[in-house]
Amino acid sequence: MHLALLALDEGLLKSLEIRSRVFEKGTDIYEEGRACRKVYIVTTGWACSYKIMRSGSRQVIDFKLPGDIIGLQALNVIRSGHSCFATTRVETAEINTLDLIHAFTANDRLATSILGAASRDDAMLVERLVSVGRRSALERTAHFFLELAERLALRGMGSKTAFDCPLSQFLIADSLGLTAVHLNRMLRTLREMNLLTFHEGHVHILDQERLTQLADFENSYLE
Amino acid sequence: MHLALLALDEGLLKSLEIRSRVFEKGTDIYEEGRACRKVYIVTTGWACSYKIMRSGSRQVIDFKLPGDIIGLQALNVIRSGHSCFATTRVETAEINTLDLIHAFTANDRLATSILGAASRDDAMLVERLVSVGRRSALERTAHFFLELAERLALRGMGSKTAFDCPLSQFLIADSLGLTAVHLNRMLRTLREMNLLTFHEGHVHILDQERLTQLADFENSYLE
DNA sequence: CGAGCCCTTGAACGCCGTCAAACTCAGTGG
DNA sequence: CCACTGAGTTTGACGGCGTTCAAGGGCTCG
Repeated sequence: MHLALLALDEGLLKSLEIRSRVFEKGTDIYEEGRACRKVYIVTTGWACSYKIMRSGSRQVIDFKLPGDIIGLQALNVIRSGHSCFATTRVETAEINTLDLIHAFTANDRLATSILGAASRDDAMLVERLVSVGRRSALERTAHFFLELAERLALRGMGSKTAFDCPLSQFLIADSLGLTAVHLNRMLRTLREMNLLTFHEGHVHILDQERLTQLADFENSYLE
Repeated sequence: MHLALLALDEGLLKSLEIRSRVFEKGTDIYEEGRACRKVYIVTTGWACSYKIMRSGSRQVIDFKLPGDIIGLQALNVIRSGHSCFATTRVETAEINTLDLIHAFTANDRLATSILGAASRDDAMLVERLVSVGRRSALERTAHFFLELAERLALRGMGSKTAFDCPLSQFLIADSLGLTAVHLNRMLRTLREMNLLTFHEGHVHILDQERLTQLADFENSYLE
């Protein structure tokens, strides 16, 4: 379990210059094209990395939960290729990217831990690509909530069958390559199939087995 | 330009145990679920990492060209989440993953180089997700060939307006989240618009400017 | 010369997007 | 206390983009 990064390498990370930093709901954490010299470890709240196209449409890349690291892709890219904003109020621990890279090459456990986080980010990205490329809207929706349930359960933020999700349907739709209107229909269908409900920020998974089968979900990539 | 990894850190890499290894066309380089203790640097040929779903449909994650590293995502995942096969005959330099990680923490330049490669892989994956999630089939197709042109030009394997591409339309379609039938229609449309031709493994970009505009292509993520 | 793979094209279907309207609810200010 | 606003949700009607199914083409290879 690599999530408790702060605990895992507490002694080490203390040697880095860390300061806590809060982002209010709706504010940017970093923007596309800007230099990014900081990395943020989320302690509370949800954030969201995304990309906006010339046409104005948005693709959400990833949702960042407590324990996740924001800006890992910046370890070696001076300019970020996408943006990130605070979906809720977000509290973070801010670390200087250069400091981190430095500590990185000096310490095996830290390097392993960071590489592990990057590796899981990558696996989730691949899974999202598979979803958007080859799953139907209904399957995608099911898969999304199963993945979320798993990630939250690993953090002790709810069980695998009930958890809070402070995301608008617009945001989720932009993550799944759907329109909000169609996502709403898929949510209704899942509810009518007695598989899952999502109401007022609260998710209930009613039949995990059938849902897992529908989504072709396989959880090993999350740990 | 980080592509010439072998040249860049030649002295260093020589200290690793490297042996050349060839994969014939159509053979697997690694398979989903198998332990992967090796990393391969492509020297000639094209490979393709992909994932197969229970339903049998396939999503291509990435095409690997000469200079690319296969198995980077395995740096910290014991079991691979997807598979990779040789699209053409592929010659590689094989490196022990553990050796690489070891050298990694001991040497800044190597670490920077590898992180850079991983970072570019990640940026391409994001761009593919944006394509599949938010671009029309025609835009996706245009974007795919522009990205390929850029990558190949960086390697000196053709100009930005003409290059070889030994991929079947099935393979490309599986990379773009389309059917081969529809990709074929999009190719026809691009040809009829005098933007691009793809015939017998050879690509001609006829109007780079209009194609770039159509695809909303922006090349900085490739370096 | 047949088998297999890939490319090409047509016809019809259906999933999902677009457009539009109504509803809830929190916040704001009169 | 209530009108007003704006963001988010829900639902219906309709159209189109992309899939599915089907057939025929060229090519290489045995």
